[in-house]
Amino acid sequence: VRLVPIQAPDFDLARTLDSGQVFHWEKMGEGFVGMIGDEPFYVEQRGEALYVDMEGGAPATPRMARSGSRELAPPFLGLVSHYFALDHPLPEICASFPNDHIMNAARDFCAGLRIIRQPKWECLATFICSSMKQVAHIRQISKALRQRFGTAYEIGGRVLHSFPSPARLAESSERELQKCALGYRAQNLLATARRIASETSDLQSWAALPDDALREKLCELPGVGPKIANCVMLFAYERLRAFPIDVWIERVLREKYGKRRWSATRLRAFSENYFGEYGGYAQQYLFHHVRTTAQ
DNA sequence: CTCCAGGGATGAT
DNA sequence: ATCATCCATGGA
Repeated sequence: VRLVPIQAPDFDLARTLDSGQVFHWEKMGEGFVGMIGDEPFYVEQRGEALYVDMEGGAPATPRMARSGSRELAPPFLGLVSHYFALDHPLPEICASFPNDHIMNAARDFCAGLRIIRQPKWECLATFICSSMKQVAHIRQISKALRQRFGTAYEIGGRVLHSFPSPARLAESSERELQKCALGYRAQNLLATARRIASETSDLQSWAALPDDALREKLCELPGVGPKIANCVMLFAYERLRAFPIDVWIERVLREKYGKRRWSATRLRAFSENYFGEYGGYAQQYLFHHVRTTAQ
């Protein structure tokens, strides 16, 4: 095993992976193993540095063919720092938050938490499965989908699976998807996978759309409403202003920000303005804070 | 606007 | 072992 270091100031790996934005990373030894797209990685944090193992990974042949040599593989280090968004200006982002005692407490509690850049389809599909589920259960569904339909890779003696492509899920059936404990979400996931696979909808091209148009496009997909659309915008399209409102955040807005009797529409309007250009970060910090301190 | 189905894990009894 | 609780979307 050869660990390669990357500088990672203002970053907390464990906190980031446990903040309810991504669901497939698993603890291993001092670090974590997980897939970044179609590459398996081991990542470990020591102080201000990340140590990355990129030696694993069967099938090894295509990777060796691409990178040519084992000496230095900067594309893979670049992939890791891009995935973990180590280039986001975290001090500037935190300084942009509104200056109230609720936000300040969340900001202090969540030091080093970053919004990472997830692959679009993987993020969309996972959040379709997240509806009406808690984090622990979403992790299980994500793992079941990967194990049943994804491609196996090995790293550090552990077997990981890539997230199945839209085409792979599209050729599956509702009955088969049900085996991953998706319940009524199987229908939605299958229908959406088929739209993406048949290129009726093109996730990549939507990256050029402004926020409102992108949200509309996402909401046309089966199983995607405003909350899930905002999650996908935030976690896969880098729309750092997108502010997903789930039950936890709604409680924060109603109980801590005093918006007790506000309609959902008014809550949305308030949070989009009040939390500013990095509202998505503010939301993630409020969410992680309330979720891990609420008994 | 309100009401409600939906399903499996998780925590309480 | 049972029971209540958690939850986003979409349709009535």
